[in-house]
Amino acid sequence: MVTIADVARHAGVSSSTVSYVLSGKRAISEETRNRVQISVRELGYHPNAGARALAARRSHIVALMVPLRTDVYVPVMMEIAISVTMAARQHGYDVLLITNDEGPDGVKRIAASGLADGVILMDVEMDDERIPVLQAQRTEAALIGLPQDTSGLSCVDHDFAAAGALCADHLADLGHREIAFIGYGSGVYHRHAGYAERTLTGFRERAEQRGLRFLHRSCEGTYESTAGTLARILADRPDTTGFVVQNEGAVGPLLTLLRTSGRTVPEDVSVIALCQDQLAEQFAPRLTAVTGSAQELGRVAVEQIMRRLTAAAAGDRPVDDRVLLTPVLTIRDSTGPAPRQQS
Amino acid sequence: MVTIADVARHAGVSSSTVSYVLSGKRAISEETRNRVQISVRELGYHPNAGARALAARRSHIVALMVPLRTDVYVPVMMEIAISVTMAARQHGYDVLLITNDEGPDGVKRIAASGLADGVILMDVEMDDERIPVLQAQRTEAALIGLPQDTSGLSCVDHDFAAAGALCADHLADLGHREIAFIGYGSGVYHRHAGYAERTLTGFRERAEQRGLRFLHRSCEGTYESTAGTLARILADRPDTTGFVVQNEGAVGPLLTLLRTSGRTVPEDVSVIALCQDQLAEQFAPRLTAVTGSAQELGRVAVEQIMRRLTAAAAGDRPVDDRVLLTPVLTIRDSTGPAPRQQS
DNA sequence: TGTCACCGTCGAAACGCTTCGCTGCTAGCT
DNA sequence: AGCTAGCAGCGAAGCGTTTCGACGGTGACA
Repeated sequence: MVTIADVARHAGVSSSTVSYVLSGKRAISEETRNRVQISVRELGYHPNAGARALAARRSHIVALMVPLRTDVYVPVMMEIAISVTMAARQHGYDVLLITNDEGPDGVKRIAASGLADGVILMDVEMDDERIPVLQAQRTEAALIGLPQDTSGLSCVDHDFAAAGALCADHLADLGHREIAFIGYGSGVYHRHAGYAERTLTGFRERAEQRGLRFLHRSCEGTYESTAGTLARILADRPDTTGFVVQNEGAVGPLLTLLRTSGRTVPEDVSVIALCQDQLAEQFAPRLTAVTGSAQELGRVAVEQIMRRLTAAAAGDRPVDDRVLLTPVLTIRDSTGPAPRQQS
Repeated sequence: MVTIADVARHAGVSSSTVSYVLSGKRAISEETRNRVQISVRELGYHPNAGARALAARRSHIVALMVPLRTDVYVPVMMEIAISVTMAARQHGYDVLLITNDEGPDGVKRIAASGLADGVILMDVEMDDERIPVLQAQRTEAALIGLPQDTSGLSCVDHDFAAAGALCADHLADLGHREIAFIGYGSGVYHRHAGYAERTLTGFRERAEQRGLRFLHRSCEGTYESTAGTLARILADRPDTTGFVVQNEGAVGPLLTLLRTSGRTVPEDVSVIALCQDQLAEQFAPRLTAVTGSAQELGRVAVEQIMRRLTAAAAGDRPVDDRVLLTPVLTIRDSTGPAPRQQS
């Protein structure tokens, strides 16, 4: 193993000088700096992470706590995890993966042991029990998702309300008047998952403004469940011509079922999805969809936590920071003008 | 911050005693041990990770290198990442997430800095350039996937050849004679991804033994691509009655296309998928599928690396270890007896 | 020409933990 | 009785960094 002392000897300087070259925290002459950098490269020196963390009281690690629940579309989680990792690397940080089943104790463990300098929490609930622990430990954190009370916290999320509104607007613009909103399984609403509620609220408010009649139905995302949901919708509101779908699993079945029931998309009914573009592209017809970038979510969370970390180092009080990412509507082949009224 | 010295003072012992209580590496009297444990709990002591790593030359971290490529079904990657994390925790280890874009240098960095005690590599290629780096750094590793040369390495993977064979057997048992194998996009075969080739080989050999005629076609997994692939298959071999699908994205489109073309599953044609059970359950009809447990993959990889770590600590030479997980066939509603010959 | 400030470098003191070797004990043998 | 062995606990020496204070040297300024 090659240590800083080896580099120092090789370059003919003291080890503190090597350290200063590497950190840039003191002025070092051009010449010395070059000599040191060459030695570093030649010896293949990488500072020992443990020693560094101990001396600097900084581990250069952020923890990312991922949910085990799978009602959130899994590829999105992965995309966030990866974008967090890559963004963190850009700041010289690594990412520690921890699972939600460790709960608040996990946060405590990581923070108290100094394993990570900060924590990014995914799938934050309205009243998340990990937040008080975080604050008690004086650990920097960034939340992906919005809790009830965001004071003193950094949060980032999609603007689900805007996404819901966008759906309502698009369908209203096309002349649809009778809309069905196919949402997540009822469990998601029962635990008051913020994203589900905010989407629905955003949709509802805009729908009312635009004079749409609408129906919200939860759906587990399996074929059978979708079939049942669709049947009920068509029984209650046979004139429905627009569908908004927020459950990734229900999209495929819905399209199949509509076709089987003799309805053509988009001539007879329009379907707009709240899902990733990649998924929307996979169906036939390609789906009009409202999306937000999962990558961006991860990147912003990392920026937030880095800002808090540097603020904390400077002794500043970090300000609240609440970012909502604007969703984008991409019009594809699954939405079209409402058919002429026949009833 | 509470240190080991605080605990020692609180319990009225020396800090080395506290350390021995915690590590169990020396005998400590029942009474002292209790006193120390109580102090630990009361003070909420968590050993400082950096100091521990420095002194013990063990970080208690394993790195997990995930691929950025998304031609592998993403939820499976996530499932592996999570099972690795949970299994590692059971051994007192945490997991550091690193992305494949760091490449061999990333492995070098992690190993040389002592950030992680071992590395788990996902999506290992036949001739992976990270492997020599690993060996040069004398870092313990476990591979998920099989490289060309496995000597001196620990690897685990699904037995894709057996999975392919299982598909051939099942269809042969049902009396099908003309089979089409719909695989991954051509890029996957061009880079000689082990899993794709092994599945195909396993399928081919068994198919030949059982006297099946078959066709292999690659497919990108989009709707259009699947449509094109299916059209070509039916043009070349109109009597095809069995489909094996290894591309998650192609499953939905295939079912839709078969229906549109007037073929009923499973009366007219049988479809067997190589995909997760969860996915297989989502379609109508529910798919007969051959699966391996992604969770198990992660768990085994962690066991392997832990074994290597303890062996290395004891100064033993770790033996090669090559585990192939047996796939399971679950018969559902998409396969049935071959229709009577009509031609 | 003396004083001051700054620059570039060095030495040494932490940082919090593990672990080796030592010291009194008590107990079990010869 | 004398010796060894093992138990329980302590003290101190690292582990490899970072960072603070100090120290010559140099140039600017009075």
